[in-house]
Amino acid sequence: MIQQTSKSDQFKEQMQGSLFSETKNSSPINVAKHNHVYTAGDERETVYFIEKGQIKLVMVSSEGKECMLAIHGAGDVFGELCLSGLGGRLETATAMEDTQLKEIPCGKFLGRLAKDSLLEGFIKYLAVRVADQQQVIANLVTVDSEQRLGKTLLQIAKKLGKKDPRSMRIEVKISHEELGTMVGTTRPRISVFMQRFRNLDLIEYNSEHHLIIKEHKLTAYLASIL
Amino acid sequence: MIQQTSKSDQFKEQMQGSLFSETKNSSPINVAKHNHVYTAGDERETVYFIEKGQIKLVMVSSEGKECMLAIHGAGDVFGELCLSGLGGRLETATAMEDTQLKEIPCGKFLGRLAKDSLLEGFIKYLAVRVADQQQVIANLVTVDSEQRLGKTLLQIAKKLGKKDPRSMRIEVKISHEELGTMVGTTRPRISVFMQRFRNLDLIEYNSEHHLIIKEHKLTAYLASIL
DNA sequence: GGTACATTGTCCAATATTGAACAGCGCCGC
DNA sequence: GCGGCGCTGTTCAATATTGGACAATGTACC
Repeated sequence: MIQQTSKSDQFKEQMQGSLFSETKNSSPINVAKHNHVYTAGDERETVYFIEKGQIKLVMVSSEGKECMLAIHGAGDVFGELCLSGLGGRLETATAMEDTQLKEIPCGKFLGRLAKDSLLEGFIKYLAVRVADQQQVIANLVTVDSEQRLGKTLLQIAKKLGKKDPRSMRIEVKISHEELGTMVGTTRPRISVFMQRFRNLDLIEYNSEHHLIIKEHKLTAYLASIL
Repeated sequence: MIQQTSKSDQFKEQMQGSLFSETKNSSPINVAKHNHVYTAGDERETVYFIEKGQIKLVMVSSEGKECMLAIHGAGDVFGELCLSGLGGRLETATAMEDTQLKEIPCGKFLGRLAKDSLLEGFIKYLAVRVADQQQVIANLVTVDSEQRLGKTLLQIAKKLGKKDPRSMRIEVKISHEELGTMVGTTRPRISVFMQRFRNLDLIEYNSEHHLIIKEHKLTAYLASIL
């Protein structure tokens, strides 16, 4: 959806370096697949830095319905919403694979960014987040589920995809159920659309069962079914 | 949804003071009702500060469907997403009343915050924004339109409402059409639900045709129809 | 290798949502 | 005061979506 500029990539590297030195003396936390890092309501005000693995963030509504907000991988930071000072996690963070993390108290995190003159960079990073979410909101409101699934796949590809010739490869396994909670529709529906995308050769699975997303074709298709 | 802490109110005041001195020598911009401050795609990288009036932010999808993201009033800042450095406005900003603004180039805005030691406060402000939007996304995904309308009304009340005895008063006029674009449903649907809320005495209109939202009753009702 | 369990592909009836239509109301300008 | 216009309340048939079921396929773990 939104082009990561090389500048924001540069900030990410600087922040990684900064957090690396901040945490070099603290021991990593290991979280086994399917275990939670934190749960909605937890009060612990810390930011996490992923050294290895993947973490998904899920919000659960009062009725128990889920909504997956994001998947983060090695080098990403999450849990940074405690900086809002509102207290209490809004979402649950779960390891999708065995994952290794470093934990930084919210205050120290800010202090370190300040010391390394990264506050402005972090503001830019948050502004990008707000802009991204704004797009997600607009999509949920304005377009139908097939289109939303397509856009969600493109987003995921942009965030997590490895480059393949003329396409993007998603190495994280995301079930149709999970896609449903991102797109705002039911599993059978996702199945049908994924099948359709497959038949139209907009996506495919490679020999390792990784999802391949053909960005150009998919984008063109989405534009064609307005 | 989220309680404004007195701390974040304090930041808002500090920021207002800071921006006031930054803009005291620049002349205000007047925007007449229904006119745009900027339009999706505009490249101008400036932040706006509202001295008087109201501004709504609307995103338009490729098919022309609209999604209202926010309404801002006197003392609010908007257009701050240009800090993301992505270039080009994502949304359109329109005056809902004759409005008076001050305009600050994005770079100067950051510089001023830095000078006044408000960078950390601004990070907190953005974190709250991200958290709020996260709630909006989860609502769009997990609950049905009646519930979403209810939650949207509560959000609006929290953001724009003036205190009335045991309820909140919304002095901005928001049409059902506009509510539809926030909630993600059609106008007739909003009409039906608003009527229902009215019959159940969860909302009402006062003599000046201002919408009164009975927060407690509405919250209780929403919980009851899970 | 085999059994249990999770995921996917499909179907379908029940239900919710859309979008177009039309009537009534209130406000504005002339 | 009158006509026009935009907003609201309401209806309805057409359409999209849900959610439950079940078979087929993978996958994980003994």
